[in-house]
Amino acid sequence: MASLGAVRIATWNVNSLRSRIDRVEALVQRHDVDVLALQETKAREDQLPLMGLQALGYDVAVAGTNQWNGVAIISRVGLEDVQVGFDGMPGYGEPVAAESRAIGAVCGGVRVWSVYVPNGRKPDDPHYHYKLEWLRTLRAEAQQWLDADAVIVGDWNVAPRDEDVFDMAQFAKSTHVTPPERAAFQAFLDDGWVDVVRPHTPGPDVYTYWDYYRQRFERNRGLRIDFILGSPSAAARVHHAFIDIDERAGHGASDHAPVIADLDGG
DNA sequence: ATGGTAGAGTGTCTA
Repeated sequence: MASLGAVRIATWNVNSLRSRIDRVEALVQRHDVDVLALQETKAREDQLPLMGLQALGYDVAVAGTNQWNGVAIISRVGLEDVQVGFDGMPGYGEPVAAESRAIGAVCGGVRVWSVYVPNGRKPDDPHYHYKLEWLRTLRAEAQQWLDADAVIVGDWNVAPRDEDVFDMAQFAKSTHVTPPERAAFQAFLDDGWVDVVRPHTPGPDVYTYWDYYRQRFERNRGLRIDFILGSPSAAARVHHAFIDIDERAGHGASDHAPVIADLDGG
């Protein structure tokens, strides 16, 4: 029986779970996180150091792990009906089709999908077209969850608005901001998915990712590309959300910050 | 246009 207790859900592109397992364990304790979706775990399942998280009371599900990406869900409020999606797309051979994954599970009565949307590389690259098709496929799959308490969280590799980019001129010939990518993201909103974090973290100059180069974080030159989208019923339960900017500071940080949303009891 | 940093693993590839 799915409960409707309050749930704190976090998503974080951790950029290697092995190199930052101590930070992950600290994060879930510091913020009392119930469900943590991870992206870019960058390791095979048998390489992941999960004992510490299990000792803290978390169940773990991982998928699609290779040296470049991989996703996971860590939950202490149940981990049921685990499903893996997008482990190979028609028309795209390896390694392109192995690039990205999604993993979903029911945690505390909420269907949670951890997604790593393909990067796309360059607008004229096959990976870019793969990214758009991947988003189309995810959207079609996601529509069946709209009537439930559901969230799609992760690294979307799309900056939906100009204010989500520190300098649009620098992205004139780049992915993440092209009209087709933004339309693909907007299509989720048109379907009824709600960005539950932006109202609590209004821009401009509010980001979730800062490149390691050129002291981008220190100068707050970043992108907002990590999102928590909620179905209408899940979004109605969100009363608080924030970006853990401090996690991005200092030596040994991921290039992304964790994004966290609180759902009250239904 | 290029390069800058970081993580995977030894060759570069990826972001």
